[in-house]
Amino acid sequence: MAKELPKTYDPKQVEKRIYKEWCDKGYFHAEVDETKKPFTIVIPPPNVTGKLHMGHALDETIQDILVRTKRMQGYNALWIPGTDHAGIATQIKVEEDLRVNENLTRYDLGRDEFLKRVWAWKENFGDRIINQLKTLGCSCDWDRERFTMDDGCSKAVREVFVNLYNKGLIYQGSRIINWCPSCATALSDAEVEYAEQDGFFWHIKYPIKDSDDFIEIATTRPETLLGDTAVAVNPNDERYKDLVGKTLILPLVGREIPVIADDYVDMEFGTGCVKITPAHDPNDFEVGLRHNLEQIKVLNDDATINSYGGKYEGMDRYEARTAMVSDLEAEGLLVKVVPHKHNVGQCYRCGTTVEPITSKQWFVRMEPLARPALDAVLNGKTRFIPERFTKTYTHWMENVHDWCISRQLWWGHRIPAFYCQNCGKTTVSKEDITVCPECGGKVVQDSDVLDTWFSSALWPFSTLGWPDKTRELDYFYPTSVLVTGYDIIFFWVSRMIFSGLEHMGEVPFKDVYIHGLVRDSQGRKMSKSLGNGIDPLEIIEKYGADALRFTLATGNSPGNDMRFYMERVEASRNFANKIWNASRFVMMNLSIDKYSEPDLSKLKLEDKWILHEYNALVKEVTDNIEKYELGIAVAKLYDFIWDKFCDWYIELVKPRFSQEGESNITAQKTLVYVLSNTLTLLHPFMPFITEEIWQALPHIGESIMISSFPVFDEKFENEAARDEMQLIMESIKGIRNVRNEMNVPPSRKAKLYIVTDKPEVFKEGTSFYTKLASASEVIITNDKSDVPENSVSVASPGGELLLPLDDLVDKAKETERLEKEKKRLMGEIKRVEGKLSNKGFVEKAPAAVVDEEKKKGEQYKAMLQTVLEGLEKLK
RNA sequence: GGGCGCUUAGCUCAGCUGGGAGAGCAUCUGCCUUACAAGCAGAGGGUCAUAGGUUCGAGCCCUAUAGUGCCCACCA
Repeated sequence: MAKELPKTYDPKQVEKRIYKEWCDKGYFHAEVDETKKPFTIVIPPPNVTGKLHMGHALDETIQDILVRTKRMQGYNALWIPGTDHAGIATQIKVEEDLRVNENLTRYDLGRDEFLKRVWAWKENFGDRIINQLKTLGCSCDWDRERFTMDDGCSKAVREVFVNLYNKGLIYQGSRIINWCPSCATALSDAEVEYAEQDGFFWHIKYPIKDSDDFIEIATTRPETLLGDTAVAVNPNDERYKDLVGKTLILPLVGREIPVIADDYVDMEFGTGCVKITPAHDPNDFEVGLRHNLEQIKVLNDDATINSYGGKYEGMDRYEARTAMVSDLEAEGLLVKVVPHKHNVGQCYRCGTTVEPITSKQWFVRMEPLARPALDAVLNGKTRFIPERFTKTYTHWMENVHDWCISRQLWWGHRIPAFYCQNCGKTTVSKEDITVCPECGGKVVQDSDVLDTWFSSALWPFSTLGWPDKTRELDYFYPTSVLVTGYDIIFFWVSRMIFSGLEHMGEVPFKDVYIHGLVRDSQGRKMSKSLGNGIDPLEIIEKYGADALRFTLATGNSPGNDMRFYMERVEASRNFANKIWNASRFVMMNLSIDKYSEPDLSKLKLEDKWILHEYNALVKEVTDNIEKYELGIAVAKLYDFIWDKFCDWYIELVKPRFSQEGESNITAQKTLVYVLSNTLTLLHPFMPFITEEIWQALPHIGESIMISSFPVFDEKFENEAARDEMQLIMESIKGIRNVRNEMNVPPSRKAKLYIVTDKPEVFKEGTSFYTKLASASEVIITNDKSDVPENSVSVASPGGELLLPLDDLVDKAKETERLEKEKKRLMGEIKRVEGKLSNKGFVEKAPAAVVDEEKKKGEQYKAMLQTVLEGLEKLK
């Protein structure tokens, strides 16, 4: 039955084959099944034209761990995959491609032709990211793969738009929005990132009409001067009290503008006088509304100066700035230029500085939607992990502004609003219409599309068939957990929550697992521009998907960023190899071919011990996964497999394979039992290698991924065996330590005398000493006079271990060693006694803790006695 | 200006509800011990940022301070 297996594990031979097997057998597919409890995750849909990066790899790994665990625990686990059309991002890519390859713009092609190109592009690249997810081992239900612009999702988008419109929660209005001149579209507040930049404060004189006097303002954007319609001061500002109501002459333009008083102005800041440009600043916009000021828009969509700009018309905004500043200077109106750091808003897609511009756009009225979304989290219907992100979320929800949802793009869900050419009526409709329902006139559809996140917000229910009342929706919604990074809480998580509540009447998910960023080894964000990104596919190619997944799961805790190190990947790969070789050993010694639990009555000490430890592991790992402590769970698996199972149990059990019989069989059964169940526990983390080995071992069923997740089994609990084994292991370590310090190679065997008044403890373990402590013979006695003179003594909690190594004993060194040990033990004894003589401790600490201390105290004393005798002998 | 993290061994990080400080890598020593040198057996290395406090007991709880990072915010 012995199998020939290579010495090193080669993931390439395994992963593709196994993944195909899982797919072919349909293990990833879930159907509605009322007899089982559902466990549902919807994937945060990656951009359809994107490429798998480390952030995805982490996100997907966590989800797969959770889904696989739940599936094995008997849940009806569904993981819905899909991709996002990613409006701006995709359109930019295709336009760039068009420019580079054909020297064309989208306008050259026209809307319809351009969209054909984008769809073609989508067809080309849509599979790429999906295949990359498969490489990672994701157990998604590919039969249910969705796309945010497929028919179902598009239907959901329309339904939502019309519903919200009819409820008055979507409206069209002329308001200040963020405009990206490069993308040539409006953006929502969330899509603007602020970066501190070195800029200037230009102090400019605004002459007062019919006077030689002037008012001095300070601005960071002098070019917006062209659109000024007032200068504001604080009503309480004594300096300018008399000026309120006066008229100023706008420099370079000559237009007359009033001086107004408004609380918004901070007297302490700048000169205390603020130029007001209602069309190009959100605050000024508000001021303008309060004072009925005209809005003068001076910028074109590409951020050049428009016809209002007179001689500056056609100049780029920065060009105009330079020109205007120099003109102001020439006219003696520039007072000074002061360096000034300030926050500048940038487009989150292209980095271009955005301009606040008044514009007619569509908005979602947030206030009525935010309240239930806030409550749902505050009363625990949806829970953030880690909990601290609750605050991030609630703060945002409490201060949310209306959401600008229209985009001047072509790629996306077209806004279902139709304008009558005849009567001017706006009709919002789920179905396309060609004539006005009011007057029968011809209608044209709004040319804008919706914010990408508008459709993403519906993802948890649109993917389950909404607005149709499907069985899936009924059964799988709300989903169990959403796994995503903290960077899209505002973009996505919050919007899904209020959308779910509004349209489904229920939160979209119960838990939100928030993870951090994967950074490079220097702690920098991985980015294209830095070129410091590590390609997960290269890692998989070189080390295997299991190693990558293990690396990402290890040492990662919810909400915290992690650094990615190649050394850690290697460590993970080594771990896979360790498992491989341990399994190889098991298989090489296998004569049984059926999987069965070991017979409890036939277990030897080491079997009882490993089963106890394994059992404890099951409980802890299950517990940790339940609490989303994946990093802790995986570390425990690592320690158990490497340290307990490989370094100890396998070594302890080896001698039993040199003889036939019951003991050999029991060892085999225990090895197979513990190994295959531990692999099952590990499977969610390292799905491929665990499957490969599991199938090669005696097993029941056809795949590890659909076998039952191990459960805690009381009958394996055996603290006595654990304590006894621990004692023996301690003593072995003691011997090894001494031999090592004396530079005695393992090949040099020596007799071992164990002086103890508890011979029964050591009796069962004598063979261990032969194998693991280089003992040629083990003599257990309670009479120290049996032991030859000049033996090295090792104090151990269970007794004294003596090695007759007289020819090797360096008396000075040995004395030094024992003195050190004496010092250590005396320190320990002092500490324990101090604790035990502390009344507070004895009275208030739990009894178990006190007993533990007492026990230790006694052990230390006995050990100290041994050490003292040893020192005496050396004299 | 608010909010939230982080500060633990040379490096990177774990440390779950408070009960004698851990891992990986690196360093040093010794091993080709018949699963694994991608390995085995050992060793060294930490006043758990600082100062107070609560407690019989604090890396863990509370308060303050310092350093550092992130997020939010309309100071022109």
